[in-house]
Amino acid sequence: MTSTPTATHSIEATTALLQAELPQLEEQQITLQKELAAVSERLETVRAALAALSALSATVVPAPRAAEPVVEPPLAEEVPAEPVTDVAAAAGEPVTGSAVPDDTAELPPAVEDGTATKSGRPRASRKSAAASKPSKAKRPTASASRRRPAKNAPTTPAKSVKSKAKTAGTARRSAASTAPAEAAPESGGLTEQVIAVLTRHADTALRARDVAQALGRDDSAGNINTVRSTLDRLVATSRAHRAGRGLYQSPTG
DNA sequence: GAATCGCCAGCATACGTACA
DNA sequence: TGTACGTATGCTGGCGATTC
Repeated sequence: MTSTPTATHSIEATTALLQAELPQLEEQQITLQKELAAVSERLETVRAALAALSALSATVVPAPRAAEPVVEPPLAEEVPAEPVTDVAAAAGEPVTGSAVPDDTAELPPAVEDGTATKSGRPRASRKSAAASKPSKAKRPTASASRRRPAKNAPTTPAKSVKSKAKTAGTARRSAASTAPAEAAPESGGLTEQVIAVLTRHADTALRARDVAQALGRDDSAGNINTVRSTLDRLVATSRAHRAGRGLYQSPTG
């Protein structure tokens, strides 16, 4: 088993190569350790600041609806260990139809603009959004082939549906106002729920999928798209901000 | 190349507002 | 007071771009 000169040379060369690389790796390790330390420090700082802010807001803003029982269904995967009251309040618990939850601490931007309706709902956002779009140029392939088969209502021409929705809408409206608590978590308030999730994870950027899962929705494409649309709207109204591609974060985070 | 994301378009529904 | 209209919201789906 005598090693040939070429083999010896190869070993020596490799050894030299690795030895040359060693200090670089060590230096890189030190650099990364420093980075990690810095990130950890920053993380602690942010967490401390958040804790202080939340404590501050708890003292400044009297706890809303303290007596209101929280019957919000626990979020799948994420049954919060902390008291749910804040989250539930932030989630809007849309409840009593037109009754604006007193979470006026986070009024929609339109309210500040004075464009809100009586109910406090933003008015101009959609109009401005539509105005920002060049035009509703139809996408030839898209709209033609889509035509979803009407979720709840039987397939009806749009016009008749519209007028029908007026009359039926009032009935639904009254029904909703009489029994809003049941329908609220399901049908309404997705936006508020999404905000609540973002707020709860204010220190981390979340993906639409994560938010959907946090809301107890399965991670089907449809659900994720729905959440994403909601997140996009929140970003558009500055109630959330985009932390990166596919990443959303609470503006407070 | 598959998975994921961003953007867009459109429908259904709920609700508020204006008006006859 | 009832209705028409406007708007917000939730949802679905397609397509191109980007990432893994």
